[in-house]
Amino acid sequence: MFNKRVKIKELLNGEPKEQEVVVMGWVRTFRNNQFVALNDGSCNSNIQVVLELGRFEEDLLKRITTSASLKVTGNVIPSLGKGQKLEIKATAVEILGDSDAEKYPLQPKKHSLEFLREIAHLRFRTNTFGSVFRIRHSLAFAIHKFFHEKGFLYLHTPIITASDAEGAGEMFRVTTLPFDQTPRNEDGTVNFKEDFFGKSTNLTVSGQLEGELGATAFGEIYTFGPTFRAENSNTARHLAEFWMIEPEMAFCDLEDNMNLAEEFIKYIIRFAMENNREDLEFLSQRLADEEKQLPQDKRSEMGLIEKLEFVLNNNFERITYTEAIDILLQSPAYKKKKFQYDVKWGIDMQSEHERYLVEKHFKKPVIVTNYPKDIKAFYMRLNEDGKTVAAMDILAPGIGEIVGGSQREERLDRLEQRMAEMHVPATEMDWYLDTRRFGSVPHAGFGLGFERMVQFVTGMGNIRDVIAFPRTPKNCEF
RNA sequence: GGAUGAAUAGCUCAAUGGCAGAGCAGCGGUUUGUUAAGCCGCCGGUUGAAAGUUCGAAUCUUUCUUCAUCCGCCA
Repeated sequence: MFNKRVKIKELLNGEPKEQEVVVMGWVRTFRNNQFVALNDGSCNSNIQVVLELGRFEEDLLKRITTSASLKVTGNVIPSLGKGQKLEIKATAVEILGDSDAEKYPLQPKKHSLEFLREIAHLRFRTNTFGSVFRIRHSLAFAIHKFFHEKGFLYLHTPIITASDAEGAGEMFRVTTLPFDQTPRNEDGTVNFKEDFFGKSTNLTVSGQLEGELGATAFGEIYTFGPTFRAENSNTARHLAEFWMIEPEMAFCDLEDNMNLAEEFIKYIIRFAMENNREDLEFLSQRLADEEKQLPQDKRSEMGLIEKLEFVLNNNFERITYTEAIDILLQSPAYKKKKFQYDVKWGIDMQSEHERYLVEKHFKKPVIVTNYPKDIKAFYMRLNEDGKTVAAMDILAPGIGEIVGGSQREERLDRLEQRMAEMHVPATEMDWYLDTRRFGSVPHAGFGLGFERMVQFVTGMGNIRDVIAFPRTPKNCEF
């Protein structure tokens, strides 16, 4: 059997036993022709492999270069040097794969995140990205664990859809029609009857509508899958391809929805805190070092771990949209005309307004509810006042909107009226309306942008650094 | 889509109209219980692309490309 190796994480968490082990990994650094810092991706730390002078061939030592892969056999002993608890005294070293030092782009020093983005296929081998992606994995696992423990059914909603009614954003077209000599109707429009699906199709922008179909049968479902938006968004928090979690619950109102969202976010953060301590500590230190370069007033008040603990130990602030507008109108920032955009009831709050509420006023996550109906989607439940809908957005410090959700309009007549007002084609949405025709129930749900959550937990400033291969306008490498 | 800024060696940066340079990496040597090892030496450039101004352009002008930050759209 080839793989009898011990993972480095396991070794480092144990005690030196003076017994022979096999480890495999990639060379991070090779010092003094004696000390290999070996990493196998199981944790942020490297294990020190000691090669006794004179014991190994010169030719072999020359091949131990940065990122060469090694199979090392040796004894785990208490480290003779400072800086690590234990080390492996090698008895045999095999080069599994050479790494040409002249061509290998990563050096044992700090690289810019922009440079690493250009070599995204190799950036996993850095400490920072190692930590980010181990945490990303933990969060994904915790999401499934949370919902499974609560009895939610994981529903796989389609990636390719034919509905263009949801209006969550611009869509990527899916087609097999040729670009030249496209089949046309008599009026000159494209004849989609000739297309693969016999109709116009797109990549999904949300699994919510299909999710509602599941919730009105299984009670509680969630989706967790890729989502696509063809928006020309050039920011540090938008991707053209991102992962979204969308729970949908029957027999739930807006308050239940908020409670679930808050419990959910705290649960997955706690899971990462308990299972990725070393990675979080590394990222926390990284962030602190970064911030040392910033002027005093631009630095965060809390360190990364401190921030996460604060979120875990405090309730999210819950305010209505109307209260939020009042706070903004009363704010020193408004009175001193610091806002670029005007504030009045009915506006769609700008980033500067949300940031003020979250980062200056409350200094913690804020749930804003009951938005004016005109700035929200057709499926949100109309409140008794006739002006607002049962929507809720969760705003997180440094990230902005991390969750968008609502209680859904379960009353068929109201829903049809809203669809008509907002020019949503009811004929194409018949399947959706069936949930309201046959045993309609109060229900609610939300969407959480997974990458934004990973950003929040890892403290990474750019969303392109928390997804393996980011897709953004004019960028689709790897 | 809009605004602003940037692009110089593999990486991080310097050179403000007058001979393109440093640190790191790499390579060769040396040292050997190191922690992003030390010491000596060597290698390294179509200054993002194209055009223009000028005796002379990395530097000034124009266009383009890419990247970053902020805004808009949103998760």
